[in-house]
Formats: sequence, structure tokens, C-alpha cells
Amino acid sequence: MAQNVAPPPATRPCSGQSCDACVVRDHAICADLNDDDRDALSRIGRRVTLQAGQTVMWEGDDSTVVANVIEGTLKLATSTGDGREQIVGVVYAADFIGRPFGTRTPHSVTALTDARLCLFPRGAFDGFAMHHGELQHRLLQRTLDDLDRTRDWMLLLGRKTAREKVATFLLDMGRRLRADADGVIDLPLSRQQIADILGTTIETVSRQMTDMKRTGVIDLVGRRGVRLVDRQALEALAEAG
Amino acid sequence: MAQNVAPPPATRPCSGQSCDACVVRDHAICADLNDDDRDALSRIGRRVTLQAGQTVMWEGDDSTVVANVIEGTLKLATSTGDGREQIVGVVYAADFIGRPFGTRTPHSVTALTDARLCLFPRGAFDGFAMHHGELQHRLLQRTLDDLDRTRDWMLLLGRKTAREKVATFLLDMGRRLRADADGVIDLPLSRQQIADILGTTIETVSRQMTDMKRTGVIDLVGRRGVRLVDRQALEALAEAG
DNA sequence: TCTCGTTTTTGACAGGGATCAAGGCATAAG
DNA sequence: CTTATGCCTTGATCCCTGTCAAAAACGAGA
Repeated sequence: MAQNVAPPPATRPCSGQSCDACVVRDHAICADLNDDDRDALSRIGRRVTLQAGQTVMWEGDDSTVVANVIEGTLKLATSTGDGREQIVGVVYAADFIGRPFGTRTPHSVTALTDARLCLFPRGAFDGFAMHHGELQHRLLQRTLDDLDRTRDWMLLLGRKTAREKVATFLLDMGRRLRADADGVIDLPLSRQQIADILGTTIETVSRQMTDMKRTGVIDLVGRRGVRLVDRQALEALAEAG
Repeated sequence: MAQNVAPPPATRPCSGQSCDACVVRDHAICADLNDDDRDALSRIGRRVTLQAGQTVMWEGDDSTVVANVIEGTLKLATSTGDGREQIVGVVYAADFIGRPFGTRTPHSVTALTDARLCLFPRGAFDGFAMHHGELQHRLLQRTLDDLDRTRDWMLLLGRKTAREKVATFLLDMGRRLRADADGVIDLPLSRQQIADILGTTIETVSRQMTDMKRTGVIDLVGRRGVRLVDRQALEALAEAG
């Protein structure tokens, strides 16, 4: 389903395995914990590997687990009764997923690429967090940032045209993802998923991208590759069609 | 601009004025503080009264204040360079507004009705919160809830039809606002503001409401009044047009 | 290199909602 | 009670996007 890096070794508990080598330890919510506390937290959790396409949590389910993303990209989504889907967030390495301090999972979480998580039972995590203000503070900061970003996205969904939506999306990916030597970004999303983020259809996304390619603003290479040739023009398109 | 209750006495510091009589003290984020701490917090803040239409914070401004809403309804909004506006949230009594632990105000805050706030300088509030875990926990809970609700709203903006949007909106107002003896809800929003919440136009909102009135699902009384005659039918409309 | 299945692009068409423009009603003022 | 002033509603028209359908391109595997 995705053209990704080879999956990591296996699923095993964090306990007995140090966080020292963790690549996201300085960026995840555990960054402010001292070594002892971080060890204590790691003993609650375990490493889990996911394959692209796997769903970790379903909308409406009981909230039983939360997790740090160690590696990979995942989507958060909700859908209507008749199957229309809206992606409400995309999370990357070091991000936090799940609903702490609440009983219901508000949206599904699905891996877009192969991914690794540091997974905690929610109850245990909540208990730990209640006694560790640094952790809650970090979580609060992150949640406030998420809320700001989410509200910004509402402007896109409610008020922007298809062209503005696609341009905004591409700039956003350009900011979040690293381009290769040729300046090409490898999108972790299919056209359908892009449409589900932007609240449009796959055909509209495709047409807008083709137009932008024709006018030289971007370049499309293969299915998932994009080069942002003229960022300034793209920014203009993102603002007012 | 609005047909509301008479404005309260005046602007005066909370200091010297007890929180004992505060109508939202059991529901706002200060609910879990003990009496001493709550007094200390109240000494940081001051009461402010707003008239309908007044803006407290502007999008992009430095984040200098945060506040509890004591009474009234306010909107949070962002807009594009060319003036299209999207309302990203509506806040009621006991809700919290402003951006703690951050330097930038992400969206404007404007009173929809006359309102009263308990206003804090952000720096002082942040400092206080850093030493009071209960407060941060409460704020975290509230922010997580806001995020869940906001993401739900993305589904409406991105995937629902005009009819579904209006039906969902009316049900939401029915849940949040109390109807009078005749079952009539007094909307705190104009048609334009409703359109700005739903990501449509004033004409579309008007047409949808008129249709629903014609089919007997709702009843319109005056400019701001609505009676939800058939909630079940409304719920059906909210789900699939 | 060729084939097959999937994803993406392209085309034709239509419909929902935006836009433009009056007209009708509440609400407030005289 | 009468007159203004904005809202709100209604009407006519257009166009952006969604929908349906098919061709093309890509990438995986033989």
C-alpha cells in the first residue's frame, strides 16, 4: 500500500528497554521528565509497530490507549453515517495521539506510512500524568497548538476555493516534510486522502495540481512526488485563488 | 445591535471583590482551586464588561490577556486577506478565552451579546498556572474537549451539505441554549454570523431555514427566534440531507 | 521487459450553492 | 402612529465543483 522503509524489528515492551536511544525523546511530551520519571513512564508503555493502512483507534470506541509517535505519519479522521470521510489531523514523529482524561475516542487513527508508536494504557497514563505536572504542561502546550492549527484549518474548509485549498496544502507539506536533493517532496498521502483533508474530491485535487503544473508553479514527479517550483506564486494562490 | 439584558454596573478589579458570588465559579477552570488560591488568582484579574459587537482580542496580536467568561456569548473568528470570515468557535458563560503559554493570539474574540469577563494579564496567569497543577489540569481538560468539538465541526465544514449544516447548527443551539416557555430559542447570532459558522452564505442559510419552516420541522418567530418543532426530523436532516 | 491492478488524470455534464439584485419585515427612532 | 434603517427573504442567473465514466499512467511482480 505504500512504498516505505523496511519495518523495524518487533513489538516489545519498553520496560527493559531504555528511552536513551529514543529518537523523539527531546521533542515528545516526555522531554521535560527527569531520567527516573521517564523510566517509570516507559515501564507503563510498550513499543508497537504499524503497517501503512492499519488503524489503531476507531471513532466512538472507548478510549483505552494513548501513544507517542516515534516514527511515521498517521491520519485522524471522522466520517458521516453514509461514509463521507473528513481527515481532521495528520500527525508526525514526536506527536501525541489518543484521548487522555476522557472515555471516548473522538476520531479514528490510521497509519499512512509504516509507523512506530510508544503505546500506553490510558488509565495508567492518566494516573502518571496526574502526578507529573511537567508532563501535563507539555501536553497542554501541545493541545493548545493543535487547537490553533485546527481552527486555522477551519478557515480553509469553510471559506477557501479549491485552488486556494490545494495551494495551502502544498505549502503546508513543504513546511512539514523534507525535500530530497532534487527538491522533490514525497507526499505521505494519496490524492483521495488529500481530498479528504481539503474537503473536496479526488478529481478536483488532481485538476488543480495539473493546472499548477501547467503554469509552472509546481512540478509533479511520479504519483507521490511534488516539487514546489515557485513558492511565492503558490503563496499567492493560497491567499486569493 | 442586540436585544439584550441591561449591562452590569461597571469595570472594577476583582481584588477586594470576592469570588464567592461568582455565578460560574463551579464551572470555570478555577473550580478546583481552594479558597486561598482562588483569592490569589482573583487578585491578578479584574472584571470587565463588554457590549455586543465589541472585540477583545484581534487575530495576530500579541497574546497579552486571557479571561473567563462570566456571562454572555462571544465568537472566535479568523479571516482571509480579502475579508472572508470564518467563525471558529462560540464561547459561553464559564468558558475560557485567550491563548495562555503562547505569544500570539490565533484568532479574534468578539462579543455577540453584552458580556462580562474575568480578565487576567497573560504573563501573570501563566505564572500562576505554572504553580497550580489543578488549574492546568482543568485547562487541559477544557482544551481537549474544545479540540474534539472543533474537529467534529471540520466534518461539517468539509463534508456536509447546506441542509445538513443548518440542521446540525440548530440542534447544537438547541442543546446549548435554553428555550423560553413557548419552546422558542433566542439565537445569539445573526444570519450572517450563522453563515460564517457554517461556511456558507446568508442567502443559503435563509433559504434552508425557510424550507424547514415550510415543511414544519422548525418554526421561525421574529428575527432571532426558532422553535425546534420536530427534533427527530431535524436529526435526520443533520445526518443525510 | 511485459502484464496486471490500482491510482491518477481527463472529459462531459449537471446541480448545488454563490452571486447579484430587489423586495419585505422587524426594530428603533421620530 | 409614522417613518427610517438595517436585516432577512425571495428571485433569477451563473459557475465552480461534484458526479459519472473512461482513458492513461504508474509501479509491482512475473
